[in-house]
Amino acid sequence: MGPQSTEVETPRLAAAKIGSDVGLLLAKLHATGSLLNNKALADYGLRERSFSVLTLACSGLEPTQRELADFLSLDPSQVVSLVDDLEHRGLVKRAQGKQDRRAKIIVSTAEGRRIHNKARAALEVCEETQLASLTGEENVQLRALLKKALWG
Amino acid sequence: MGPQSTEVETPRLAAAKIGSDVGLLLAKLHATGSLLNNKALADYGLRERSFSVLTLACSGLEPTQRELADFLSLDPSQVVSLVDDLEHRGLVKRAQGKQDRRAKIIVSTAEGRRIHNKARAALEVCEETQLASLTGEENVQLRALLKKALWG
DNA sequence: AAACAATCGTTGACTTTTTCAATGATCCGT
DNA sequence: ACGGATCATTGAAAAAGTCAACGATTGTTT
Repeated sequence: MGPQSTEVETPRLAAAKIGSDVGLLLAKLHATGSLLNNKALADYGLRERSFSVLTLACSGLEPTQRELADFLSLDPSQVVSLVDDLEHRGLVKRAQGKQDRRAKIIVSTAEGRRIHNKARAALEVCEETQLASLTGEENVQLRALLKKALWG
Repeated sequence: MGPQSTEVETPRLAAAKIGSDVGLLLAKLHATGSLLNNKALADYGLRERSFSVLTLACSGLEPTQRELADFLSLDPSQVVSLVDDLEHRGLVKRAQGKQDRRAKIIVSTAEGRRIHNKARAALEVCEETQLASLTGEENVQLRALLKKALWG
């Protein structure tokens, strides 16, 4: 994403019809959000993606790497890198799949859960900041609409 | 983005708490949307970004490249590439800034507006497809919430 | 049961995108 | 007129994404 600061301005160009283009709105909100999130997560040596992987690892769902790739819209090779990093830092470990011995299940370590709790708290503050313009109800609405758009 | 198809599945992992993380929801919807949009725009030799630039160029707002970079969350050097491409294809041209002779104003050509109209129509169909799960009202709501989150 | 095709994680190569510093031209404040 | 800042541009470096191939394992077909 570009080098914009965290300032919130209402640019002249927002007046254009493209200011209602869903694709662009998603891109912009995603861009500014990623910037803030990654900044907040840096304190814990995480980024958005490694945080997502860690979250799923802590979820008790015992995801395989393939599931992580599908769910996070990543190439399997990217998941390898992310898990490698988390594993080297002792936050996560690979376990053998139960029905399928090809698959590797990603589970969190105690240290992983510790870091994850702290990072999650930081991210929540971060999201509140980003969505400060929305009321509590609108915040809930937005989540619901995004989820519905994604999986009906 | 990863190699997911356009199929809409409800993955097992969506049950996790992270399935309500705004950052992830935005990332996913943006990813799948970009895939569809770029596919639709390919018929016109455009991608999401060049389309955005072309749209602003057609808007009558006479944006400078710096404004484009800020608004689209891009590095100024990326805008140079995008404008170069559009200009070489005769869809856009650079004009000298009026108050500021350093700045270059991007304006559309007649051919640019012609292509833009066609591409815009294709994109609208595309967005309807992506947001097919939402009712018309929800669609409007989503746009409003995204805009409000971005610039209050 | 043997052969076959398909899938999982991994590696490595390759391309694209992003990031950043440096530059000439121009603007602004003093 | 001077000095510092901003604009578009270039080019290089870093990061991210894409893709094909591989061994191991699975499920399927014969």
